[in-house]
Amino acid sequence: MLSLVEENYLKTIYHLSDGGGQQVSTNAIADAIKTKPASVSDMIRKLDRKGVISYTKYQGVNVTSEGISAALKVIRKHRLWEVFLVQHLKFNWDEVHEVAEQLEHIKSPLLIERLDEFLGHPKVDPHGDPIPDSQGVIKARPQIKLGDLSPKSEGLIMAVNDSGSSFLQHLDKIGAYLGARILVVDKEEFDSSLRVKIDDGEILFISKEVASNILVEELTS
Amino acid sequence: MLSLVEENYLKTIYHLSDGGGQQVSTNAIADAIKTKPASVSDMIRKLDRKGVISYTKYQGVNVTSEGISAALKVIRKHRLWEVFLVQHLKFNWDEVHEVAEQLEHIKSPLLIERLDEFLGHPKVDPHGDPIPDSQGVIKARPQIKLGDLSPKSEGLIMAVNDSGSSFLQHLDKIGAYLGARILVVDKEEFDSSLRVKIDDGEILFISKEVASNILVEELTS
DNA sequence: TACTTAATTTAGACTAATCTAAAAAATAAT
DNA sequence: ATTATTTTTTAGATTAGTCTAAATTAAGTA
Ligand SMILES: [Mn+2]
Ligand SMILES: [Mn+2]
Ligand SMILES: [Mn+2]
Ligand SMILES: [Mn+2]
Repeated sequence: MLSLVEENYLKTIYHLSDGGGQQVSTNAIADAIKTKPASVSDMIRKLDRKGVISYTKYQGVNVTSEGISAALKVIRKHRLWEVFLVQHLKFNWDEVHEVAEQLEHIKSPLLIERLDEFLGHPKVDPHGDPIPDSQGVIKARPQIKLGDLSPKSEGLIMAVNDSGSSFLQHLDKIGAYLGARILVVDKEEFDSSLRVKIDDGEILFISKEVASNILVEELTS
Repeated sequence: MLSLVEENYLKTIYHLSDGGGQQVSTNAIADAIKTKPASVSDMIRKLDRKGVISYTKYQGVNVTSEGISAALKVIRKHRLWEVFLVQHLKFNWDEVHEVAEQLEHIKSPLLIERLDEFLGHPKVDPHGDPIPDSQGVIKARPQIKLGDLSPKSEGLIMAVNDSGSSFLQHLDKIGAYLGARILVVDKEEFDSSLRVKIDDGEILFISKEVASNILVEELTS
């Protein structure tokens, strides 16, 4: 059984490791969790002892298969709660993340299965992120960064890489939303900014930073 | 701002004080929270410093008006979540208390107001306990213990005094539920047990312990 | 290879919450 | 009014999680 703090570390490490693939450094964890590297050293030793990561000093950490399954359980809860907040409590997609950070730690297998059922077994959360099923199976969808779309091609907005409210409010402002059709009019060599059209609207400028946090599925036209 | 543990202490003290009325002793708190009196001594000094209770050594504690309002906020959340679990996630009334003990600590004013709205501003929880409104106003309903009902009189089951699953499962077994009509056939002098009829069903025996945890509104027949 | 810098770990200290054992105060009983 | 008992508080330790500062290891550079 993991504490709330341990769950947060594990989830963060899982994300940084790209689903268990990459090795993760102490500093990267400290950065993501907004804590000090010294605290991370302590915690990863503990998580290693609990078997959810494997760690050798100065070598960074890897998530074990038990760790992956535990992380996916937390992520499943986080994303199901986000769906609930948006679909039933009229939250905007930029208001859900903070609350879901708390709700994801509620311990009750019955609760989460009933919530999943209540929501109709949703496949993605309000940010387009896939929701692991009760077995921990998560299916990725083919999606690339908007910034990697070639000029003149078109895509559908499938997900966002940043669930912070400032980014999402910016998307609201420019009229971008999940499911929107987006056409890359052209791309500026110098700063990698884009000019795009959303749903055949007027031309908008999009910075490299924004473009890298919008995930699209290319439309084969 | 109170920690999760402080919220639990305050809520317990509020309940033991009967809504802020009575003074509460260290041992009573320790008993209710299943902790040691030494721990309670530490905590009540802290809660006093935070202004939610007033405490003088060896004198027990009283809940302040700030304390009452903070306790009612936690209780409101607890009871709203219980309604959600029963009405929307198909939980039985004996399954909700443990989960609500966790959910009551989620911090988000928006969440709780939206949940209240989603639920249609319910007035009581699945155990018949009144839900404070967003201003912290809680209106008690006239109800007495089943054990205090005189023989031959009839009442409606309005609430239960014990939300533990074993008690509630017992009620399920004998067919007692909120809203049921209950007739006291007669009362045994010796052990204060009752013989009752629920909704004109067959005669049942009810012990003093059970009778004191069932709250009824007397029917003026 | 030797030196410099960056990353990581350890040492020691702190807060929150808890416990056991012992001391002090308040009640109850002779 | 003295004891005896119960209640409450204090003293000292423990665990989880965090921090700063110092030591250690690894990596980068000349
Ligand atoms: Mn989120
Ligand atoms: Mn999300
Ligand atoms: Mn309850
Ligand atoms: Mn209840």
